[in-house]
Amino acid sequence: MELPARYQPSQVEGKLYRFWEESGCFHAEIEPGNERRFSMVIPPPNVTSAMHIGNALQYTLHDIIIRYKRMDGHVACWFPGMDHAGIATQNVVERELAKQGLTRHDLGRDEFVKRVWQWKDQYGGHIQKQMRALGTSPDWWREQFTLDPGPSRAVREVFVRLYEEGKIYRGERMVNWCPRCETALSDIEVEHHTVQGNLYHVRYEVEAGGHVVIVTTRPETMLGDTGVAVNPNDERVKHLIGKTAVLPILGRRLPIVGAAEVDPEFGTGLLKITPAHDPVDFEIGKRHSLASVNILKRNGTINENGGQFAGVSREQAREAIVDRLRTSGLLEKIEPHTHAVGHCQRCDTMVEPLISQQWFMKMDELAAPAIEAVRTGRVEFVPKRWERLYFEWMENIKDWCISRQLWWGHQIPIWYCDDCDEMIVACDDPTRCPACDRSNLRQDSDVLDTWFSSALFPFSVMGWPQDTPELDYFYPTSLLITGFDIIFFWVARMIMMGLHFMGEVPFRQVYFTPLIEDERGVKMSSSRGNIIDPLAVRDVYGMDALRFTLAQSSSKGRGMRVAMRDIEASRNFLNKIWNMARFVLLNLGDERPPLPETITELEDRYILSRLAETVAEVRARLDDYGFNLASETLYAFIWHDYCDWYLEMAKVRLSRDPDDGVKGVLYHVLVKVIKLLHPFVPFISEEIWRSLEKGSGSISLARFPEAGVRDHQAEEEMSAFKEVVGAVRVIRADLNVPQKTSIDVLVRTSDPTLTAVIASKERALTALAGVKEWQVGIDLTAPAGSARQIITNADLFVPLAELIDIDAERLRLQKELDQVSVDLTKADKNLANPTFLERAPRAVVEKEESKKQEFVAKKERLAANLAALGDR
RNA sequence: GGGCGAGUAGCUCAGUUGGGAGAGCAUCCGGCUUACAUCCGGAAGGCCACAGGUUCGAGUCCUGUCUCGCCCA
Repeated sequence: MELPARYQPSQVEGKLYRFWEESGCFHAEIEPGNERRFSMVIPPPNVTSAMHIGNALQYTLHDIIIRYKRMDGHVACWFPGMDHAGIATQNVVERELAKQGLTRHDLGRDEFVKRVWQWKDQYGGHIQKQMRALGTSPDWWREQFTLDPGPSRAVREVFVRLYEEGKIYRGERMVNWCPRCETALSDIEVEHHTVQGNLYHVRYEVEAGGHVVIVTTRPETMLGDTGVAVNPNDERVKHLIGKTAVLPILGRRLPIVGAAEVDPEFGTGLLKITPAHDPVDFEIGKRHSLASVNILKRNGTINENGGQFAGVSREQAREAIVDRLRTSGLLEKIEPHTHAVGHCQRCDTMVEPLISQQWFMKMDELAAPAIEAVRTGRVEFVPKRWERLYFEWMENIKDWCISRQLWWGHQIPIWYCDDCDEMIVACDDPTRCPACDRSNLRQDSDVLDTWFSSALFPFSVMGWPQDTPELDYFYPTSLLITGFDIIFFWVARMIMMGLHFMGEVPFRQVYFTPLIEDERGVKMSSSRGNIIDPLAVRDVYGMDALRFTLAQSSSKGRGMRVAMRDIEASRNFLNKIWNMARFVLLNLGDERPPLPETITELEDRYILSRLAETVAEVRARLDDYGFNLASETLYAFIWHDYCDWYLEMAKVRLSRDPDDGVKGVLYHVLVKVIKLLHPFVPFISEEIWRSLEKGSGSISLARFPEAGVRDHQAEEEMSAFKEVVGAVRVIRADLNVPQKTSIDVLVRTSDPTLTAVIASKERALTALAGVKEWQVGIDLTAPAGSARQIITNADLFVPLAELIDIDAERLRLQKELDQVSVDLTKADKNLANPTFLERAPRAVVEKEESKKQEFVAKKERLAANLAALGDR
């Protein structure tokens, strides 16, 4: 077997994924009676979406967890799926049609929906290919699309039941209207951006004589004005109440009423009332029986109520009206004004408040048990602080506008009889009217909000409303992973629906990932042009590099920054892993030696102890979703323990024949490490596994390592060893002694442990530090012209008279002396403090005392060596 | 205006019940020591935002201030 010197992800990723899928290792077979089960449902991505780095993060974290659980012996199932994205998908297909000069109305509903399905089959679900590219391991066999028959059935069932319970109703309300998508939106589908606008000061005549000035940001809504309001406590204007103003241009008579909502501080203290186009005005209008005049068509153009302005867009209407006011001398002034304006989440068009007939879901009764579930910990949020946001929203929840004026989606299961006006709600399409027995039935033309079906996904994906083994075994799921920005869309609604229909929460835990920002801390978005495209990254660095970077950068804060150079660093790490495996494989050949029964060599004991700690740490960090800490633990162990020290020390022994057991340890540790790595970097670990464990199947089904026992003594001895090597290296670097030039080293120490370590590891020391000869003893004196290093419990001398820069040496020692003096002073101060001795725990006092001993000794030795230099 | 989060090395961030300031990247010096130059060895770099307080002891807890980011109105 020949492994290339560099890891080449493009050569292995596709091949390995096919192998995984064909061997079915992501499929979770239900094992009745096996209680070790772990399940997750993907927050279904949008059928139109392409993977951006935020998805990549979430799916990477999903995959790390599911692979870990799978390897750890759970029946682990990750349910994948997609939602049909009503607005987004319809938009895409409408844009396609527009290129041919067609609208959906030209095709008619049935034909249009057929076209959308065609689009979906051909281009939709791109993200699933990308999930495969990312190496994720959902149980594809259980995949569901929200418009598939199963989930669609669930939608109808839920609608009908909620309707029958009186929780779904139809009503004429003020809703958010997107004039571009021509549909209603729920409150949370509206995003508020700060916009630079104007305050228009407009003069309205008063019938009784004189005039008032009214300030507005939306002059075009004048066309729908039916009143004027003032705050009844506003001394300046309250006398106007009961009078009548005259609407400029249209001449409509506007009663002036009192309303507490009016902010006397804003503008002139007068508010024009447009009940059909503002939620506050709507309330005031209702209270004072003002007329409601709708001036907008569904596409945002002015309707016939706008008189001469009918037919123009709302933007044009604003301009034209402002012009007219100006020429009539009714426009007093225009001043710049910034304010927050609602925009459609999907298309970024400014939304209009509009009165229309819509379907709503009554939320408060559904919310109450969902609040309780989180409060009592039946659903646990990680990090916990997100509970606050959840409670805040849930406790002030408003009814949910669930109808959309779209054609793509779950059409509302309501039918109207054209003969007798009967309204029928049913799970199955009715053919006859139950009231008049005729068959002139017309289904409600609206569809349901896509999030309606997403909310059911945790159980609809498992076959609900049928009673399935999946529901029985995997519900409630163990964990949901998602972004906190989606807490209302998914998390809250899933909990409400799960509790209501399943009688049980949909997941035990929710882990909220951070949001990804670029290196400057700005949220990544395609409109800002600061995105990192996961697939472009793959081509350059490989998907494992991206995955590792994402895991490593994922803090428990709300944002995480990702830059290309981080991914490059991960790529380098993967190459390091590749080469460490290559090194071991090269030395093992065809041997796969067992771990020796007795481990005696220091580095063997050390690396096994560090491995034990690493396994324990990685497990603990995966268990509490500390992905960054888990990654860093692996990074440090692999690079700095295994490669930097263990492999280097092993080299000395590998040439020995017969093998003294080092190969067994090398192999043992490598296998464990590769397994630990697998959830994070599945491709490279599988590829190495194939060379390491030929014919043993996928690593994804291998057992995750169990923590072993630590050997603290080995770790201490090893740290002494490292100190000695480090000290020699410092001298070497300071004096510019080339690697090839061997040097002699004298170690003056009375520490028996250190003496023993040096004696037993002399060959390794020699190799790592480039030493010719060691002298170790209590009574050694530094030869004239020695470089000196003071380490814990020892002085090192390297006789290199001709190379020594005495002044530099003195400076270095002096600096160390200064540092240790500071440390000593601190320790002394503590120990001289009676309250410290009295109140600090015993262990801390003892530690302080031993620190003091150490500092005193070190200080003495530094001073002595400094003096020795001065003698010369 | 309300809420949340963050301010630690040039940059990105760790720092787990308060007890000797850490890592990666970048920088500088020296090395192609055959697993890896996507590498190896070494070095330098910090009033832990600021001001108070609690404590024997504060990067860590409390209060206030400032700056930045996000969400809601």
